[in-house]
Amino acid sequence: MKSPDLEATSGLDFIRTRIAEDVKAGRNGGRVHTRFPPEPNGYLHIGHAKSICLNFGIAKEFGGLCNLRFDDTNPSKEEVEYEESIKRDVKWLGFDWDDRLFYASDYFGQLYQYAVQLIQSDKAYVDSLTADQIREYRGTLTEPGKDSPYRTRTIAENLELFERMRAGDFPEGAHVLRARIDMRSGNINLRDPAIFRVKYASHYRTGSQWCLYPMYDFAHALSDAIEGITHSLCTLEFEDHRPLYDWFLEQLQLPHRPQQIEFAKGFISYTVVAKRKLRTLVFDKRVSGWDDPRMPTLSGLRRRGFTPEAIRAFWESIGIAKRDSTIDVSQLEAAVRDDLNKKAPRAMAVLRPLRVVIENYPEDQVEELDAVNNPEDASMGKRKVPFSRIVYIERDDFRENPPKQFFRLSPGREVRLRYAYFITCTSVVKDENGEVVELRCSYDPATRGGDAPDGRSPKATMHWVSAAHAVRGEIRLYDRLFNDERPSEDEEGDFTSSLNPNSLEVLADAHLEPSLSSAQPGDRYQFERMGYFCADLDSKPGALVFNRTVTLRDTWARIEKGLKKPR
RNA sequence: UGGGGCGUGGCCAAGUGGUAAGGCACAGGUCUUUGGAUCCUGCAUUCGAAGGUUCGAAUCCUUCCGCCCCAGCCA
Repeated sequence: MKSPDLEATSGLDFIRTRIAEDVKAGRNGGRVHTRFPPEPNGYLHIGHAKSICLNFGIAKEFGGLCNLRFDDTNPSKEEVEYEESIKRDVKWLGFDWDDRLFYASDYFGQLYQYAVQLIQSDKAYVDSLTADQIREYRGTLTEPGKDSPYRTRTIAENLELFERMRAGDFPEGAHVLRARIDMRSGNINLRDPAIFRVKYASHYRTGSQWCLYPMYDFAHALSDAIEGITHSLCTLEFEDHRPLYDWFLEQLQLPHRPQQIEFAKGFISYTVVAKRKLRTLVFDKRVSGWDDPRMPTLSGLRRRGFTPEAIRAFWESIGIAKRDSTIDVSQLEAAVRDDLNKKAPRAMAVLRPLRVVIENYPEDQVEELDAVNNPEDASMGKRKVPFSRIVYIERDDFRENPPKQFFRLSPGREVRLRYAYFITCTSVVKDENGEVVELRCSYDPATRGGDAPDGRSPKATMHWVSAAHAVRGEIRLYDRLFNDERPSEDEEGDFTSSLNPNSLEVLADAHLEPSLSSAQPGDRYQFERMGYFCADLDSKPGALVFNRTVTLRDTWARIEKGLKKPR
């Protein structure tokens, strides 16, 4: 845990700098109290992780607290399923709200009373214009609005109507409670914003107890005040709501004054994160669900094999600022690789098998060879890998007519099978279509373990798996969900046109080293030379399924695609 | 044509009057039983543009240009 030097604020982002200054000045009694306030109407995604890391991270760094508060003020959109997924994801990310789990709906009674106070001080009124009329009266971006004819109702009249709104005397839309601020304000949020509306939808927590629900601006500012929040961090689009946030706190003369500070969201290239778009992908079955490993949701990333540490490190490397940004996915990928390189045990898995018969290797012999579990971490130990006369290698590791820069196996060439022997390809077996179906090779018994007594060293070292010992498994290869760096919408508002049709490739018959047979869902490995993989939720003993989290950096692939010039 | 923000290398991002941190990406090299990892080196004479102030400006002033957000009884 970092503990920012409260004297020197240089190097801190602008929010931490301000908080450090507040602490130093003794504001809020030196307390730091933040909150993460999701609406339970969808799954958390990588962008939410930024806010979670910020809010919980700051609390931790400053010795403060961070609440988890559900902003459940719109019963028609919210569900328990979402609440549960959100709690699961926040915990998985590594944060804890202890006993500070709150709901805006817990405050409905208080919020109602605060609204009554506003009416009593003549700062709010019941409007009986229709929604359409209210929109007309609001004016436009460049033209001021005009006062509603109901704006001058008496306090007594407003009090009575508001009470009846709560009692269920009116249908939805008949009346709405509005703050009396300024219909001519340049800031549209200040043109008498609605603060309570009638809704007969059943709320997932309060049921039919209420038919009156507070609007976000009112509920949020007051919830912050009620909970003693000191710094209310939110994204840039709420910047011009801040005067309203402050207005509510000012008018109600609350003893505690939280301050709202805004920061920029962080978008990731080649994906979408807008709630509406994520819902479309799920409900239109463009993906298998909220936790489809291609989704940028935290549950998707988790299933894909990302670690919470990697996600936290990612956001930490990005920082906090007020500039709109689209971060290159490669930076997210770099963060997982960096974390998994240190943690993931290595294993050998042949994704696209090509049979190799080692002709001079004794027919019935099996050797148990030593393999290192993680060259980055000797404490992870070693394991035995069986070797025999027939092995499988990766199809891509053989070329009958190798291009100049290809230095893997080809006719007449010697390569090293990792931890095993040097083999040389002596002939190629093809089927009637001329396709290579098998390689015949010879091996050098003196190279057992992978070292030659004469010191020679092949240019390529390849992974392999013994045919007789291999376990079969399904491997799911994922690629970016969209082909566009910033998936855009066409005229019809359809953002799915740039969906990558090849974002999922299933390899049904991968051959895995036997130690993998005990893999449990969630276990992560590096399949040597292929990437990082994670046993899927669907994986079972005897029916293994692995998701590719991310490939390894692959210089050869880049040369082959012409992205990099060969050395 | 209203209000609120933002413009520093391909992508992020420090810097807030003293002569452009860092990460990702990229390039080259080292090392290597993963074409992985590691390690080293390189990568903005310039900070949206133009003027101005100053011994000195990314930082101060002026004007201009560009991008984002706001007209839910959504959050």
